[in-house]
Amino acid sequence: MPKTKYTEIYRDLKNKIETGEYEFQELLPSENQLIQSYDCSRNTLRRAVSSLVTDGYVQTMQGKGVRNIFQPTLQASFTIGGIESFRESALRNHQVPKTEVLCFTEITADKKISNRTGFPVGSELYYLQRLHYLDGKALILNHNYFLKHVARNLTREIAEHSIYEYLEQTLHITIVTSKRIMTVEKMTEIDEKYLELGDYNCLAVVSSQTYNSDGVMFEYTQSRHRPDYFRFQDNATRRMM
Amino acid sequence: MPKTKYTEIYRDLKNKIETGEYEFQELLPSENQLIQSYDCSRNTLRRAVSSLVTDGYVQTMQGKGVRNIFQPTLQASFTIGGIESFRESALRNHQVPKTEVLCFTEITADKKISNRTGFPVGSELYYLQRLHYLDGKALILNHNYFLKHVARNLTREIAEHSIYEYLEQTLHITIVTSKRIMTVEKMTEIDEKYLELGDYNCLAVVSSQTYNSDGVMFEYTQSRHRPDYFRFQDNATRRMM
DNA sequence: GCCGATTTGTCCGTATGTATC
DNA sequence: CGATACATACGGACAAATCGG
Repeated sequence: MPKTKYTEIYRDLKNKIETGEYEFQELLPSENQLIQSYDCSRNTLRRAVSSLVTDGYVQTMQGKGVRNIFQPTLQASFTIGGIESFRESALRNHQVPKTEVLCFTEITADKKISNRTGFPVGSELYYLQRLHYLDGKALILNHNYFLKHVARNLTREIAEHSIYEYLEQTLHITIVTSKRIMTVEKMTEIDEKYLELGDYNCLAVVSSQTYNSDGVMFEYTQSRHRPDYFRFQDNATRRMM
Repeated sequence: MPKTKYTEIYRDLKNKIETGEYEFQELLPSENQLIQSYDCSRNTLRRAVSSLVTDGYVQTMQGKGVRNIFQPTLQASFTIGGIESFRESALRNHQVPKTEVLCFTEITADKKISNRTGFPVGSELYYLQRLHYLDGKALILNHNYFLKHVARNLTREIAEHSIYEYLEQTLHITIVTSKRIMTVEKMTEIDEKYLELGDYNCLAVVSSQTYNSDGVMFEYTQSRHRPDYFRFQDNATRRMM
């Protein structure tokens, strides 16, 4: 959490919007007014506002102003958008996370694994299966592949807690980008065994490739979600590119 | 398609990346070099690059440079991110779209519809059911709700072609923001009737609320996708807010 | 319809901080 | 340590859209 000026302004405005200081559909104070309140430059303020736009809090209109379009019921608790670990998002929503490690092995990528994950053939990997519980319910079955020489000395104990915490705080790896693809897939025997799927015969699947600051893809993960608890939110803008 | 300087730079750099002028994992020329090539200011160049970051083409690293992380196989044809109509994305991928209007009615929002869509009770709406074909296959079943006084004089004929084209080019409505939520739902009788679901008993469902430049939500749409042809792509970054 | 005030959008230049090598 | 790279922040100028008189 950097303490730059524009993130502070962003957080302050976001807070004012969420607490209802500006009403739904109301215009925020004009740029010039906000520049004075925050004693900052125009660029700095505009940067904060543009982050609010991408997060779906406000919309800007040339010649008119900046309108609050935040609706608490919709924004919900499960806004995805950034990169967040299971543990992080659980805690943010005041829920109790638990992780069970079903399988912890070391493998070498063959052609088949390479095709699925994007790692080159011959890569030395950790392969894990983990089951994530939220408030006691098994919701997500994860297949994780980590490059061994990046996520070095990973253990089952770490995997039961939080791998991301270990990567960032102990190994000082900075996670930068993640490409995610969402699909719907038929359930497998493993899914059926560990997740309570009820009548559903398929799951929501999120496949992601994660890069560190050296530009190496060090993680491929396939998250298989119980469909009735899955929800993915997104704010799109009409882009002119 | 505005002809601003930074969109031109964005498009040029993106094109150079896609055509392989910069190799995967290679560093782009430094900011200062690019500023000179494009004869622009620092802000303008940085704006173009930051768009490439959000689109997953490059990653920036302080003190190091800007790395190309574009992989053609993955980027695929179906990158979602902005707001795009069915017709637009079909044409962009050189596929043949067809739309069949199953139902075209005018309704008034009651409590139930209001809860589902977010329109206030009493709103006058067009309600449509449309079936979208791609290369002859029925892939998407849409339930569209439009505010009547915004999407005025909508007809069945327009709905068979492209509603967005009508809204933008004839009514001169500018579409600004869209909030989307992705879930997986069990199939209904209507789904089963019109989409070839095979063994699947559920679908990928995208619910979206769309706003115009006056800040009024004028559209609620639920798109029900055949799961085996559904794919939603996303580039996330570790954000510090 | 025009004009001027207001508001956001684009673009430029510069200075300083911070990470990397 | 210095050179290079991106990150943050400031200030100013003009364009484009909106609104009221």
